[in-house]
Amino acid sequence: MNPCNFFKCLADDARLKLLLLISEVGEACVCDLVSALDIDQPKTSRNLAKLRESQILQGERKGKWMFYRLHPELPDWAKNVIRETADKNHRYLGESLSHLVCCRQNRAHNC
Amino acid sequence: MNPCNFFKCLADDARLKLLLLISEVGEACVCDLVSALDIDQPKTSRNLAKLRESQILQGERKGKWMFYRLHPELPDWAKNVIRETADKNHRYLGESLSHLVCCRQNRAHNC
DNA sequence: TTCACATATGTATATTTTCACATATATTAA
DNA sequence: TTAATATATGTGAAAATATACATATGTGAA
Repeated sequence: MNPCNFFKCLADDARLKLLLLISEVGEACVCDLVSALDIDQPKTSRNLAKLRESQILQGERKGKWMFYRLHPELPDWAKNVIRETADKNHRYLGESLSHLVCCRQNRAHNC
Repeated sequence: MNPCNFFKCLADDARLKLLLLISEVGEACVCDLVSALDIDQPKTSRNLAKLRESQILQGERKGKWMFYRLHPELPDWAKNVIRETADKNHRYLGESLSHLVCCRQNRAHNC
């Protein structure tokens, strides 16, 4: 994991919010993330793909849904960077974090 | 300190190395950084300016030299991100860290 | 004042990255 | 098979960013 490439992945508003949200809730599917952040689906998918190709996220299909979580082999320093940023910047995420938590609880209804 | 803007500042090879070096040694002058990283002077100066304008670094003139250090009012989470990245990625910095330490010790001779 | 060293900035070009829209693929249920 | 939902990708234009070179500014010494 080259540090500069790692930070390039974090240096975009959509990608950073996706990553911080996933870090806070453990894992999330694409449709919940689209709904929580109000970012269009192709943009969401494309940014998740970049994080996946960079080995920052791991994707797993469960039926119709793709779930994303932090890549288990991400170096500790990178995990620590993400966790520290996520924990101390809830305001940056606005309502999207509580929206995502709510969306996950009601998955049977909404998604 | 907007997290996305913060990471944009770290998402460049020259800027990231400058920042990590300064984090490791506490403070450094421009000529030592130019020498340690073998990056040309205008490029070094421009990238330090960007880090300064973003309130990540603080510059102080001492005679002919400009010394840069982490901005004292940088939020703790951002300081932690920089320290964690610097401490765990000495290999990324190559010889530049030891070169910089050496250069500082011999400042009277070299710079 | 003049010189030498250290640092900063103007500017045009080149490169990289993002965006928006259309469309393709995958999965499940009817 | 067809339809509906979820996710991914192709592509060209637009925007943002980096680069290279020249040159300007600031500082102290002679």
